[in-house]
Amino acid sequence: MSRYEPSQSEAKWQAAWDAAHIFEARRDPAKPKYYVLEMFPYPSGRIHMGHVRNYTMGDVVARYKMSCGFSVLHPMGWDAFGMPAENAAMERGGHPKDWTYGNIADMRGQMKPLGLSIDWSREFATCDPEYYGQQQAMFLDMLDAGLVYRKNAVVNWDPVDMTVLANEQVIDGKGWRSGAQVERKELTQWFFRISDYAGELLDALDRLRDWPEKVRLMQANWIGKSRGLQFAFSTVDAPEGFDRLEVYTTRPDTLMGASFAAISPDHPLARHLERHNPKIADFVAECRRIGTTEEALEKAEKRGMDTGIRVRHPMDEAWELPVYIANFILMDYGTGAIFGCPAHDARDHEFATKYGLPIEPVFAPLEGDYPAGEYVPLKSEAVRYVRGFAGDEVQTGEDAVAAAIAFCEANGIGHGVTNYRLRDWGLSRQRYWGCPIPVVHCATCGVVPEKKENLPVRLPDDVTFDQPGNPLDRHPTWRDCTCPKCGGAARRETDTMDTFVDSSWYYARFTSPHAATPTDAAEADYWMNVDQYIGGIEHAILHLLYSRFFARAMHKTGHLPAKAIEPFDALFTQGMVTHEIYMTRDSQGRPVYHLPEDVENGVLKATGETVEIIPSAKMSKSKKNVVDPMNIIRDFGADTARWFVMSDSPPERDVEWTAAGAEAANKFLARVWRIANDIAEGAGGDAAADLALRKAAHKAIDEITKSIDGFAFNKAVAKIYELANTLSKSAASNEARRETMRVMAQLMGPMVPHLAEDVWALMGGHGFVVQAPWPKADPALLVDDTVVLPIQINGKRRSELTVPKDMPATEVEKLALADETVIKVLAGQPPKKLIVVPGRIINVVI
RNA sequence: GCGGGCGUGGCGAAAUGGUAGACGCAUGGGACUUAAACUCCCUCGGGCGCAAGCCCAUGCCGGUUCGAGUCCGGCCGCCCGCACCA
Repeated sequence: MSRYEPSQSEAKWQAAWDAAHIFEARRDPAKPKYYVLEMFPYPSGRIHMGHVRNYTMGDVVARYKMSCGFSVLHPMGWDAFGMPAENAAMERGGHPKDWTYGNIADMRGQMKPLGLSIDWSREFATCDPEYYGQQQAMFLDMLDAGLVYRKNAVVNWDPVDMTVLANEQVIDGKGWRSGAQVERKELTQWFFRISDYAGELLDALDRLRDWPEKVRLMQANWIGKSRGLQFAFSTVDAPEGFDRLEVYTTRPDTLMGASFAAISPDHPLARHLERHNPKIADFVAECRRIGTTEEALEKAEKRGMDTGIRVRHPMDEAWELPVYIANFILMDYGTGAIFGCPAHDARDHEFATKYGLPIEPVFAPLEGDYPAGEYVPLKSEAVRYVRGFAGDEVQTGEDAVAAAIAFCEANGIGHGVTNYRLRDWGLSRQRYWGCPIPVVHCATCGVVPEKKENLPVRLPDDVTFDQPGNPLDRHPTWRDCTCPKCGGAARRETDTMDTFVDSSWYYARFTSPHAATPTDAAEADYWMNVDQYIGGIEHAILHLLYSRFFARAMHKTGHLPAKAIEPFDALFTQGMVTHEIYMTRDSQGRPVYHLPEDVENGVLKATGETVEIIPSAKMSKSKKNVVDPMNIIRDFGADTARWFVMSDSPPERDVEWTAAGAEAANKFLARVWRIANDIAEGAGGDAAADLALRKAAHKAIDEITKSIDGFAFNKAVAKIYELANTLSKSAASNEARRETMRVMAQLMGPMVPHLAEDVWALMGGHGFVVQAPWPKADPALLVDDTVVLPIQINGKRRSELTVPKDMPATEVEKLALADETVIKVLAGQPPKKLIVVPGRIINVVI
């Protein structure tokens, strides 16, 4: 008998699949289509276990659907623009392009041995001019359609990377990649009008039924819809042109509790005042140093400065409120100005306490005492209004807000406004390694779009990274060009696009990766939408929200059909691959981390020193708790790696990689191999055991099919173990065992495709197992003639009864009452109640 | 603070309201072997008992139900997301 040698057979099958072109997606009108997509990787140069898990999940789905008769599209590409390439060029020299394409070649070389059913003929990288040129064409169409515009904006400036960051890319006041403290800077930036779609992007979430509830909720919170009142205070002693101050509030019902007004340091009034008042200028400058992020503002102490200006309360001309500049007011939200009601808002309370401002309650709890500090009940909670002006005395906050808006509108005090937290998407980046924004700046014509026939605007190759900032900006010739409109001398836009733009439409490009237009209508119409999208939860907000917007923008500009405005029908977010961390300490007590391969039985292989074991965490290079998939493939084969990441943990949960688990996975595959060889050698057989084995096989078909359909791959794996155990113990005829083994090869095929092909061929299967029709469970074999019914007494299992499966309940009752244990317990008394759930259980109540 | 999720053996985990712990790992025992590796078989939540069996057990407390890991209410703990959004 030959040994299980994955290194040889895996390469052999991969070559055979390639030669037969079976994974090349074809538009086939005779078949239903299925588009399965995993979030494409950034080409860092090495694949990691997270990739293996992600792509194996997609591969399981793709191969399963292929067997089920679908025409499957399962593509792969590279999210190839971005700063790491420039950082590498800065640190090590060389060119981002060489670095990136080198990494892509390396990673492709590591992915191919996994045996994924990918249509590699569709592969592209977002840094290919053929791709980003089409992206530029769409940018021009979107510019034309009014979906892109330029404005001056206060932006997050990363002083290390010398680039602008989106608010979403600022974490803890620091750049998400560089970690540098973010500063405020004003620049002219390009923006997508995603906020125009805020309402629609929010409403459409309800229709994404096959998305995780969690992701939809996160997006809804991010979009942040609120209903409130916008109105104007008239001002007293304000500079010319500022006789009104527009404010927005979500709690107009607390208007009678107002004790001050406050404006953002970026509010036009604050900007005016800082020019004339050095103290205000100092204060505003200090506020700006905090940064633009909400989180930074949150963490800062509430501070303000009285401007000396006052506003008149809209309900009472004589009632005047002071106007402060306050560091916690965001210019981007509402009007950048508020009124403060310290009795019912924690921030306002802190502020009022600090500056000695009045705190007047507007409402009180229905029961109990008025709490110390601010009183902020849920809006859905009913309270008693003591200083209300609209609606009932006792009402919920929600009702009070609605009544207050209606009252104010009727009395000419402002109007109801729906606001969103979502802001427009700033896409300009002052970087080299990105898609150039295809416009030129002409002294006479202003901003002029490049002509489409001049696309792509290619990145120049002759650049250096010996100084920070954008090499395009200091390029001697690239930025000089002629104006497409007047033909005069002009300058190219040197900003490039946020890499989230690249990943916002790659799924659409995969439907026609070589087309001369961004998409091909017939192809997009056939393949869209993505039936199953798989990726990490870390993209729950940005990437997915941007993609949803972009699909709408592509539809508006004629690049996607209407049905594709929600591009991902189903979304699955997989968990991480984790590993224990092994640590020792150096002579100064500083932690030293060790790779799992250097540790055995809790000690360092090299020195015998005992390591401290820190519970599992996401694999990360800094903690050295990483396992290189290439080593696993070398030692055990790709099927073992694939089998391991599919077993044990539910796919949405984290899975812990253990060496023991990997070995166990490998042992099992070798065992399947042995069982198959055993059968091939003609061993065994008594036909009397055939039916039992066939029943087990068909139950497995039924359960595994359901498990794969429901993304419960760990359960499918468990069922395969069960079937293997049954098969290896079965005394059935060789023919029946051969048939069962063929079924098992098919059921295992999505997870361990190479072994499955080997077994399939060995068992006399025709063609590739991946192309064989998925087995169908015979309903007749799923039911047993007899069932074992547990007998409970008062809900506790005490005995059991074996009866024909369709025995009437009355018969079962008789048998139950004749049961020895039941007779003993009843001791001659009749039961209080006898419950028979046919085919399930019997419960005797005494 | 708000929103969401999750708490089951030594571990990863199963369980349409119906026999809690499938399946795997680890553990212990055995077979094979000169010995080991490989492989195969058995054991494997806790307690009492010679045994048949009984009791306890799904974070804690209550409730609904013939029957609750599952449903409801209240706690405790952990994880994730959002976070002065006016």
